[in-house]
Amino acid sequence: MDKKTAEAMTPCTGCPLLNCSGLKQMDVDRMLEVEAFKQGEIALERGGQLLTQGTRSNEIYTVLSGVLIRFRLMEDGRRQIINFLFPGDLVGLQAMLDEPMTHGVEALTPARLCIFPRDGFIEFVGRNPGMGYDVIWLAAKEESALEEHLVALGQRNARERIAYLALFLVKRAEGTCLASDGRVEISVTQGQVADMLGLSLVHTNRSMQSLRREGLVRWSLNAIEIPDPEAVSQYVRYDPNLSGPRPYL
Amino acid sequence: MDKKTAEAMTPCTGCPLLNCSGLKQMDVDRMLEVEAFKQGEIALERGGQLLTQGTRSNEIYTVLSGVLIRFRLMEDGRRQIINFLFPGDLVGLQAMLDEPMTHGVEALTPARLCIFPRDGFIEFVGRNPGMGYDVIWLAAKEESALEEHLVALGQRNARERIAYLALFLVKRAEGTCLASDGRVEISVTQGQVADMLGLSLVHTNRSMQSLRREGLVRWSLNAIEIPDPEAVSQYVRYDPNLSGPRPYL
DNA sequence: CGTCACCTTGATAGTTCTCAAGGGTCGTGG
DNA sequence: CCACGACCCTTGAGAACTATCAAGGTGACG
Repeated sequence: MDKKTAEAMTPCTGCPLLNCSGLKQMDVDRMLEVEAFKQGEIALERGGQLLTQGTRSNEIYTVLSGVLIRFRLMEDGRRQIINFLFPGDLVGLQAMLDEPMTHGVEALTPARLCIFPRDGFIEFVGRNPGMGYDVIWLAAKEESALEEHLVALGQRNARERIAYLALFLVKRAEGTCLASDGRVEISVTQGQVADMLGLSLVHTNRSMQSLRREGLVRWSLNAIEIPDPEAVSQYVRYDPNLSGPRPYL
Repeated sequence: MDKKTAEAMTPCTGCPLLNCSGLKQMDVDRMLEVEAFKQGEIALERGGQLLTQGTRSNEIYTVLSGVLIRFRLMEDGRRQIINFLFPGDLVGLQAMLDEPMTHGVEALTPARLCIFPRDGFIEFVGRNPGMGYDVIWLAAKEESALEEHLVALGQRNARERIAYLALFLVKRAEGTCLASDGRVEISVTQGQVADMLGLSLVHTNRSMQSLRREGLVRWSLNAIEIPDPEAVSQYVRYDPNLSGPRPYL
């Protein structure tokens, strides 16, 4: 079964991201510039692989819809999920380096991405100072997210990590119009949570139950629900700073 | 006592980084361009703070000499060290965002940095396509390093984390001509190691002793020594991929 | 000599992992 | 329609790892 299909291109002027209030407004000039550089689109279904660790890629992507994960595998099979990718996110700055990718990318939900060629990307970005700023913005924010995750793994216990991740995902989803009222509908497996937070599956399960009993976080296979985000924010001592609207290419 | 002093500027043509084989060669044109944009220099002594979490910064830096750490504090005093900064590293891409810094930066050894103004930085980089590539290179590599750290915190036990960190630091130092023969002379406190690896001080101490007894890693207050890097690399299942020479600004 | 910053050790408690087993749902093929 | 496999969640119990508390020990330095 094919989990990765090339698709017809939708014009940037009809970009689904335009309607999301969490994303930065884009003027028409820039849309045309982006559209001219855009190479195509790709559609993935749940579980489909976009990038494979260890291979090179000649493409850079922007997420049009769906949620994906970026992860790293170790030889012995363990895996560490590095981060989640939401609509508007830039995938594969790594690819610019022309070295084997140090991580893989896989779709968590059906997803659709916009393809840019690696060659000429720098010049493309350089043509427009706003775009250079946006790329740096995205890179800096990505780094900042990894910092948060590092703090979570380094300083928090199991329950706090899970609550942190739930809050992170819900807020991130709200910022990209995938969530409202503290609820996102994505199916994240307990195994995936464990792989992200450095916990065993069993312990993840028990900690989640405990959070559920207390009504802090309700995490099912279909959705994540946080009745009182403020309470969770205090509990994990994490302020999901959404800052301004996110730019995208 | 002042731990942060402005200093006279050394010309880029006499840049100490030019002599290090681990760093990319730079042509004179570009050196002149950089020198024209450079705003000054700053010298820090051990323990000096370059950036303070929660404040804004109008400057971006390149490390000329010394080693620094980037860390994040929590309200309750815990801290997570995010990464180490070596000569040639770019500090403060975050600062481009004009938001409060999410981390602080502190010198681990006496250090010297080159100052660039935030305003006009994008245009400065855009003037030269090679420079745009280099900034992306550095950002991508920084991200890649954080990924490695995440893997360490998420998937490895105490001994492995410490061995990993030692190897990471030695290789990184070798790449910037601060180390040779698997030995770097930097003083990293056991408390700092604990803060980086998410371990308690006591457990860090015991694990280090265990590694020392087995001759894998000898980590004292003055230096880190790895008699057989290959063995450690296998032990922690981490390949310190130095890739090509690092660019810098 | 006293202080400070760092490393070391012992004992105990708490967290998290591993192993082992069972149960639920869903789609597929006989 | 039912059996089966695939995938996911759940529970119990013991072992392993790591944190915490409490005390000492060392060397540098004023």
